[in-house]
Amino acid sequence: MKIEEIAKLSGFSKSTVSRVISNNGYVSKETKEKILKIIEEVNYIPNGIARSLSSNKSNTVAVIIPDIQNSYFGDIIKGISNIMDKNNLHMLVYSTDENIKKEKKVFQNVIEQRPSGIILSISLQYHKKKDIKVLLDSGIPFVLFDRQIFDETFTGVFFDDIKGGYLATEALINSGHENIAIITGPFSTTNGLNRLEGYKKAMLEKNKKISEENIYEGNFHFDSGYENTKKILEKNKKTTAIFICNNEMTLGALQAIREKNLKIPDDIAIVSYDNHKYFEILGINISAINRDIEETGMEIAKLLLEEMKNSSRSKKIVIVSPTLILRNSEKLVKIKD
Amino acid sequence: MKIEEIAKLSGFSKSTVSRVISNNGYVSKETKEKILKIIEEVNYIPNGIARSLSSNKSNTVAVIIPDIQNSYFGDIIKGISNIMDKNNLHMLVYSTDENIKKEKKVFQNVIEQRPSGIILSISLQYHKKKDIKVLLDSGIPFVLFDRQIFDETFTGVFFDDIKGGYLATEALINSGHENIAIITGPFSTTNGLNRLEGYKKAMLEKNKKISEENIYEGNFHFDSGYENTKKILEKNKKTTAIFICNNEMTLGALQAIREKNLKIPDDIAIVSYDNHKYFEILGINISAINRDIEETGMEIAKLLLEEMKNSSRSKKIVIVSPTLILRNSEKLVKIKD
DNA sequence: ATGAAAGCGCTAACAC
DNA sequence: GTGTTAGCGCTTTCAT
Repeated sequence: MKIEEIAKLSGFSKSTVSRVISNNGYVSKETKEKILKIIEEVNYIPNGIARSLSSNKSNTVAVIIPDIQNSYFGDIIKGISNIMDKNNLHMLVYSTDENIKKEKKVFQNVIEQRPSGIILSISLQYHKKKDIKVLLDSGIPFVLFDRQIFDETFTGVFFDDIKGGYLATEALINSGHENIAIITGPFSTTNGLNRLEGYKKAMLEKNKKISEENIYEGNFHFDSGYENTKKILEKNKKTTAIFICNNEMTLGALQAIREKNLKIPDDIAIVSYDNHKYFEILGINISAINRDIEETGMEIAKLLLEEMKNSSRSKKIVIVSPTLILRNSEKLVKIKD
Repeated sequence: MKIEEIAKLSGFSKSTVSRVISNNGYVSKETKEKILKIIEEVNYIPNGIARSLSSNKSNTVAVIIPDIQNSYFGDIIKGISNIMDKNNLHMLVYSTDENIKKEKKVFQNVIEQRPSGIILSISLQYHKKKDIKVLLDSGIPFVLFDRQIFDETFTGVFFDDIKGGYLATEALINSGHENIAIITGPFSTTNGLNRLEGYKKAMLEKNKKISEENIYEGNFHFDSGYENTKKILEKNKKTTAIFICNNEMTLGALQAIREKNLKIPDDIAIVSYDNHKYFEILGINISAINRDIEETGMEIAKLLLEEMKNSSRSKKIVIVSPTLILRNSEKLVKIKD
């Protein structure tokens, strides 16, 4: 079934039918109704591919994320999807699996589809401008989120990770901790570095000693939270608190702590970056830096829509400020000697 | 940049360049290399939309799910994405938000995009064949998953929910429980009905009395697990165990149980449908019916690829058998009088 | 092994 | 208001 048949059936030309379908251009009310009725009757559904090619608008948005399975990105996608739906945009989803090589191939695939816009959260490896050259060259509007590129600033939505790191550390300091360990994110990411910077800033401001051996570089994955926490608990006897820089690693830390039969905060205090809805539901009291993720997804989508409207690369940055939720896991209960 | 420019630069015709890009048809080795080199040099990326229109193959697969945010569907998508990647297929993702009205609109949008295949998990409302008529009429190969249509069988991957319901109930009976409540899924779904059927089957076989007041119709959402559990704990004093028919409702149940300061299994035994990775990690011991979800996602994708290859509607059904993981939450500790 | 030409299903000037 | 016509950027016969 194509537009030509509708034209024949209705007695009008292809263009008139096209105008009805696209709902633009001059068509008399009666004509419109007549054509609409026929479309309804024969269950005609226009070919979006042909429309895209002809109009040079794909009405499609590509979302590129590092890991579909991660509930954080699930929530982001939910927010994006919500806005895209309302704007009749289709959503292509790609996962790079935190792999910069796969990411490169994904970029190529994405451009082939000629989406009207691109949303991208880069993989955890160190990224410079040249790593997204294909996207830049394509001229397609895009917005970054969460993770930043080192040598240039692009339109995007990011979190104030320095503030988050600061708040978490400050909470521990205010509870009386002196010897605070941190399990960071990878130093190849702005997020990893900024949260650490927040930690250092808080320690300095409050006149606490920053000791290199209290800094453990993690990689944002479960195992790294588990292993580093074990190390801390075994080697660093004076440590009374740990600031863990994301939720996956916190889950790993919880496992390590449980295996050692330690209690939070009695034996070890912690603050986590990123709240997890299950913490609350399951009655696990972990103080955490909190971000409204679905809402952020909506922000990201809106920013992209703006870029698409102006077909620009505005380099506009939206910074989302995290907050701290206290649930007593940060308390200092006994001082180790 | 289009194919014509590559043709000019290389001195060959559009057709030859096209053959190189599609890697099909006769092209001499030297010609191919020459053209490939030029494509590389000028960073030419073919227009997938034009290719789709011309070749009548979109290389795109649409995945329609009820709720993107639900980690169950996140895991499924991960599995699907894995297989689609390997087959160079793009993935369009649509969420119907468990809303049959939105679902209808989504179907329309999906067909417009002329995907090469469709993967669909219907929303929780009662579905008959007519509700997916648009898809059927389109002629596009599709596979259903998890949730079935009442009046006809279509190609798909489903779980043996009767067996799952049976295993869960049997575990409780074997632990010595007599008075077992069940919080079911909605009766508008095969899943809800089948899990209940499994429950009844186990009760009958083991000569336990099935009492209507032990059957609570839930809706698979958190609140319904919470509310129904509260009801059970308050009204049904003789109940020593609850079989909760999905993981979201189990989270709700856990909250209700915690609010009443009851212990599992000391005060109330439970078995949950669907394991949750966080149960284990967070040290929450809940016996549960387990399914390998990401693996299932891969099965689904493979089944669709088969359908696409044969461009058929085979009505082939794959049934995935769930298993039971026991973690002591099913134990009978004290008998109520 | 390569090229010429028609056409995929639609949109968008432009003409009337 | 409506129709005519020329593409959109490719693929795919059919020649040669």
